[in-house]
Amino acid sequence: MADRTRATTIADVALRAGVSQASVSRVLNGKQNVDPAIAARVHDAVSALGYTPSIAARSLVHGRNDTVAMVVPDLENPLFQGILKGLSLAAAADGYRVLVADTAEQAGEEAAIAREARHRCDAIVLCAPRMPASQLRALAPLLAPAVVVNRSLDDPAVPTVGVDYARGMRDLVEHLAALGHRRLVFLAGPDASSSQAERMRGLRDAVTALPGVSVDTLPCGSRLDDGYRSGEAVAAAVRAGTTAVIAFNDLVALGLMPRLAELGLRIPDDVSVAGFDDVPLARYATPPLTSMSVPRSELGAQVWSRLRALIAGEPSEHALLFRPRLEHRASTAPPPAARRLTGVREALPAESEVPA
Amino acid sequence: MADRTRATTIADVALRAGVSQASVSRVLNGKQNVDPAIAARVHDAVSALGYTPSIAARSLVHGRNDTVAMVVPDLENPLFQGILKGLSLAAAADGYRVLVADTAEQAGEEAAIAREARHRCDAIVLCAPRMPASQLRALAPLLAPAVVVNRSLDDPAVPTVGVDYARGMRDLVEHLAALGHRRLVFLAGPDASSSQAERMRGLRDAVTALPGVSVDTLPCGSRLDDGYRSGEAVAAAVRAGTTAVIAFNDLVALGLMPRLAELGLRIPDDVSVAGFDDVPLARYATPPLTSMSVPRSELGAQVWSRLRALIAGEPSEHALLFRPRLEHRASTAPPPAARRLTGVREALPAESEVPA
DNA sequence: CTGTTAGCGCTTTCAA
DNA sequence: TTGAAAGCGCTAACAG
Repeated sequence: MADRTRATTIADVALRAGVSQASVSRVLNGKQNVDPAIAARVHDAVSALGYTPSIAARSLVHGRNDTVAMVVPDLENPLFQGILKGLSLAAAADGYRVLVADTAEQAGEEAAIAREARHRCDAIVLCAPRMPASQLRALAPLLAPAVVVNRSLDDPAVPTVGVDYARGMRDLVEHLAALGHRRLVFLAGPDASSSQAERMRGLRDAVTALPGVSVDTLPCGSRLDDGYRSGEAVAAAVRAGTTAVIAFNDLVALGLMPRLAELGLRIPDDVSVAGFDDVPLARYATPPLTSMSVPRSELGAQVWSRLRALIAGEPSEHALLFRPRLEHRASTAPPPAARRLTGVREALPAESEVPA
Repeated sequence: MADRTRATTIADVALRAGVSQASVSRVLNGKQNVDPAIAARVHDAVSALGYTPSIAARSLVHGRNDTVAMVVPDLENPLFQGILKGLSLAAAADGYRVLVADTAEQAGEEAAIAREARHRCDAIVLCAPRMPASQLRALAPLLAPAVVVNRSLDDPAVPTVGVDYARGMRDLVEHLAALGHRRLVFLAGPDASSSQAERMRGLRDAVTALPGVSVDTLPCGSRLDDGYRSGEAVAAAVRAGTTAVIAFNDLVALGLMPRLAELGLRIPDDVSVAGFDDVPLARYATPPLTSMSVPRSELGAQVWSRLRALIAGEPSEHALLFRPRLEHRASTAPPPAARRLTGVREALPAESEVPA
């Protein structure tokens, strides 16, 4: 039975060790020079009483609680999961903990949740891809120290860490164009998402830079079933001459592929499919999915690096943008027409044979 | 520029409103009968100053901070992600936040991390599948209020919420046996994992109850690449007469399937494959993966329900065990021999045609 | 090197 | 109904 009495406090330790509370505090915090004899008695008392300092009291005195919050729109998104993982590991190494706040896609609550979370913690990581830019701009300064993920922001106090979706998209289109594709389809993500806008920008850049290449956009979404449900629309596009499809992200691509198979389309023989994010499962898909790799854990680690600096009072660093890296796998290959001319073999990446 | 001065305190509000701190506190907490006029002035002052109460100070007084911790061995595991999601949403609805502590598989640190996390929070959720039972038994009482996930424990103060892996395994074997399979292979998870032990128990139960059915165990692991790497061993087993393989979990199965395909084995024509957990991707695999469904978010919600009761001082409830539900998809079908006799069609589930 | 003494910001008796 | 005052448990000046 755990007794319901008050937990032991520093006073109990001081009493038992026959010293002042200040000395106990010093010993426990390794401050100044403390007489070894006293230190020993304190340590004895501490272990005898099983004492542990109150985090709350310490927080009150220090004005910080060694905890940072991460606000995400959806914990089920592999990207945020990866960032959370990287962040929590990096932060833990510095003695910090991470509080998660899933806003459950309630865009309206986001700002309030973020402020509340920030208020409980020393700093905050904000992932709010759908928050209107104006609202974000107003909110950001209230959140500092803070790091914003996957969005650009010109607040000098709030650095951003993110993925260069535009560049990644452009690289991806170039990859497909190099394979010989000319008519592409893009399965768009949520309209309000900032990374969706970035992707579109990359798409436009690519089309501009690549005469003869066109990209049609089909509204879709960001999840497995969104991809699955887009199967028919994609099939129709393929019948109309499209030879490759770029999914908003890997989840969409992974949902789409089996549907295309059901509809009798072979990948990549009839149509190439590419994703974005390079989730772990991408290389184990059938066929292995070509994707743009995003360093999820590394993103989290960098977020922590920025955050730690801000907490320490250092000035905000420059925005950090990771350029996605193409992971060419078997789901993208030359289009049917080109294949008849050049043959498949040279276009298939060697590693598509051995995903591990 | 945010000024570096102290944040506004209740004293500032009291001063500005021309009342005592006690009154401000009362108004803000809706205590007792407060003169409407005073309340109004307080509210004015609060909004004028943009005051928000200090969480730390409040925590010190109340002895709680409305936060619970969740300790997990690996945040990348879909099961824990799902539980975290369900927990954080349910807890948030009651005004609680969730702190995550990823022990990064460092079994040695687990207990220390858990105690530290508990110390920062009002309660804790412990996911420690590999912690030795003796250690867990010793640790659990020190963590209360706490809920242990996916492990049995006879501590009357620490309830458990989990999955009946033994039963699920047995149901899965029965499913395969009913399809006509007699020689099965099980790709085992981490030896020290408690759920692995439970699965083995279910396997033994099934074999005992089903004369003529045998299950060979192959060491494997719990992740995608573990499954992938088991491909050759599985192929060898198939050549030796095995007709179905049960993976430790879906990740293993999803890693295994493409490897089997590479090795020239067709699923389910040459060998049936089943997973466990029913991750979202299972139904979008090629072929759709038969799996035992585990209510991940519901688990999280139930964990919160238990935890909330404990925090409120209510006695610990009985252990809660969810029975996994079979999701029969196209990856499992009658074995080659049986198929020749009975034909494929009747054995294929209708829903395998339309995953969504 | 050690003890005394103020607080950190808030809640809560206890009087008035 | 309201205010004064005493802590919650700890740290940090400041003396000694």
